[in-house]
This record gives sequence, C-alpha cells and structure tokens, in this order.
Amino acid sequence: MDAFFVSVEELFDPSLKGKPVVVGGKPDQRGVVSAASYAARKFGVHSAMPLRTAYKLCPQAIFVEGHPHRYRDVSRQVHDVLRAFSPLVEMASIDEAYLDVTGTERLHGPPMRAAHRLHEAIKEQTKLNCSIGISTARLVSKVCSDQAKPNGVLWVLPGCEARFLAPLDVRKIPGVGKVMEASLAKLGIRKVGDLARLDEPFLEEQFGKWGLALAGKSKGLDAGGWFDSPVGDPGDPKSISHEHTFDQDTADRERLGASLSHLSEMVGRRLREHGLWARTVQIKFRYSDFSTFTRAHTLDHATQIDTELLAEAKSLFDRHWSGKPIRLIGVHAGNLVRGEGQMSLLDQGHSDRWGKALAAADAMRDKYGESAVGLAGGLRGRFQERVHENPVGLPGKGPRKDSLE
DNA sequence: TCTGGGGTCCTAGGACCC
DNA sequence: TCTGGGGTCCTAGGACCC
Repeated sequence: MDAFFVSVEELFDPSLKGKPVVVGGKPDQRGVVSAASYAARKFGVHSAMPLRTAYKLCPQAIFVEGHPHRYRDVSRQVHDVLRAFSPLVEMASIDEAYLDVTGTERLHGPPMRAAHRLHEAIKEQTKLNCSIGISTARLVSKVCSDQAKPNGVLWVLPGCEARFLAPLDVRKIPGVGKVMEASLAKLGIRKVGDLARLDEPFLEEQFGKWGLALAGKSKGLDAGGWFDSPVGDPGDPKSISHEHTFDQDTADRERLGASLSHLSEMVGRRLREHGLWARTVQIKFRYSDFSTFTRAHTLDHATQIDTELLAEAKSLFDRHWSGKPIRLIGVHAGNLVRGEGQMSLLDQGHSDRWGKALAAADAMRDKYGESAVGLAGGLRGRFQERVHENPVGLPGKGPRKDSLE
C-alpha cells in the first residue's frame, strides 16, 4: 500500500489530502515517524525519524497520533480483496502482501492485465492506492513494487531479474541495512551489479551465511531464509512481546513494577489469543544513556498465565536493575509451544482457577477495552485510590497482591 | 537529528551430554 | 595426568524489517 497510515488517515479526514502529514505522535513526544505523506517527505521527513527532528524539518506539518485499529481493519479489507483474487496470499506486514498467481492465467489473463485488475479492485473496495510488482521471485517482486511507487504497476520479465537489479543501490535489497551497506562500501561494492559480479566463496568468507544468500539475491534469486519459503500462511509467531518508553525516565520502583505488571498481562493475553504457551520470559530495559539490556529465564514448564509471567519478569528485574533511571521497559515471551504446556501437578489447581479468571478478564477486555480489567499491581499509580486488597475475592483466598480487580 | 514498538533471523560463548 | 568431537540448549546482543 502507498503511504498506508497516512492514506488511511486521509480516508477519515479528507482535509488532510495533499498536506504534509506525519503519523506517529505529537512533535514534542518521545517517538519516531511511522509514516509521512509525500508532501512531508519533500521536506526530508521519513519514517523512523525522531518526531522532534521531523518537527524541525517541517513545523507546519500536521502531526497525528494515528489509529492502529483502523489500519488493522483496512489491512483486513485489503486481505479480503487479495484472497478473492488468489487463494495463495501471504500478508508480509500490515501493508504488504505476496500473491502466488502461478497458473491463474486463464482466470485473470496475462500478468500485466491481472495486476491492473487487482490494482483497480483494491482502489474500488478500499479507496486506497497501492503499487504492484510482478516477477518470478518474491525478492524481485518486492523491489520492483518499491520502484513502481507511487500507484504503479511494474513487471520484470522472466530472465531479466539480474538486469533489473544491477543498477540499483545495494541498500534496495531487503536485509541490507546501514551496517551492511557500509561494510560493502568498504569493499567498493555500491550497486547490486557490483555484488553480482563477485564470486560466492569470497562473499561467504566476508559475510558468512549471509554473504552466500546475498550473492543469490543480487542475481534475483530467493536465496535462503524467508524469501525461499512458499507463499502462504506464515504460521504461529515465534515470540510475543510488549514494551513501553516512559515520557520521562523513571527510577520509581512502584511505577516500574506497575509497568511490568501491565506488560505481562498484555503478553499473557496475546499468548492466550494465539493458544500459545511460553517457556522463556525475557525482560528488556534501557537506561537514560540508551544502553539496553535483556535478561532471560527459561522455565521447566510453559505458561500463559499473567501472574507467572509477571513473577519471572519481576524476579529478573529485581536481580538486574542497577537502580538508575529507566527509559524503556519490556516483557518478552519466547520458546513458544502450541497447546497445553505441561503444568506441574502441584500447580494444576492453581492454574485452573487462574485459567477461568483470565478467560473472564479477556472477555471483559474484548467487550469494554484493554483497560477494563487488570492485576491490582498494574493499577498502582494510575488508580491508586481504587486499589483495595482483593475486593472481589478472585481467585485466591483472602487478600493477595496479585488479585484481579 | 536525542532516538517507538512489534517482530525475525543470525552469531557466539558456555553448560552439559554422550 | 593439560585434555576430542559432535550435538543441544540457553543466554545476550545486534542487524534488519515495517
């Protein structure tokens, strides 16, 4: 999709059209640009840029917080259009998808006509512009859809992949970022064509497994990793995490504890949504100087219970926090397994009761919103006066710190 | 330029096992 | 007693993507 977040904002507020718009937050907030309109890009504003920098470059821009739910809804609409077109669809992100249209020629016509039909269908049903790249490989299609922006369709004929890529900067290859670009530049490699001319053993020696894949990519092959896999459902997530950057750095133990509590609940909720259980709990923290640490612990069983995630997160935090002010804190669940994790027998009764309570809490959140219900610890500092010891007696006996309010 | 939040994949060292 | 080779799992960090 072209300038996706901005375009969705324009859909809901047409007065934004044609103006410099920055999605990501207010200019005095900690944060970065999620998306910038083409008018804002003219001033040098681009995604991932700090909001304060964007403001300096383009103070007249309209800064909006954004509406993640709307983006998700529209993304689903796009997905529906694509699925009607071909069953082999893979959403690669909220605004990007791959379609395998092998053998649909009798249905949709030759590639160019098929792409234009799809382009029109998306415009008609979502009122949004997109760009389409057509080729024999995922990698080439992605690069060529980027080249087709805005609102274009581009087809790289079979056999022309390497010739299409050769004049482009190496940075255009997905997976080549700032660091790789700099390492390649040191070797005098700036264009994809330079890369394609080198022999594979040299690239492997220089960059390991990645170098080898890179050699293939430069020639237009889906060499190695994700690009190599067939188009289709990507399957279960491998990790689930939530993190939070404070408006101002804090060393307030209560606030940090409340954050860990809230983040653990969000992670637990998403685990239950997916039917996944986590064996590894990891916390992340970042100090004022931006130094960032992660600390992990792997359990002997898998869990999806908020209080258990929280207990691990808290214990990791208490053991490793230096006491200095913190900018960011996060909770991460990894080593995910599907279905029932083996609960220790002792905990079985305990987890059953929590299971029921958590299901009820999730249902309330579905109905009334994310902040409808939470662990008492997570409310501390937000609704201090409302926190009593286990007001509804759920689900433990008597007062307890982690009761559900 | 004062740097979000959600992910994936890779590397490297160490513990541990046979 | 100076010490192999293969494997797996765990942990920490980092590059990269949208």
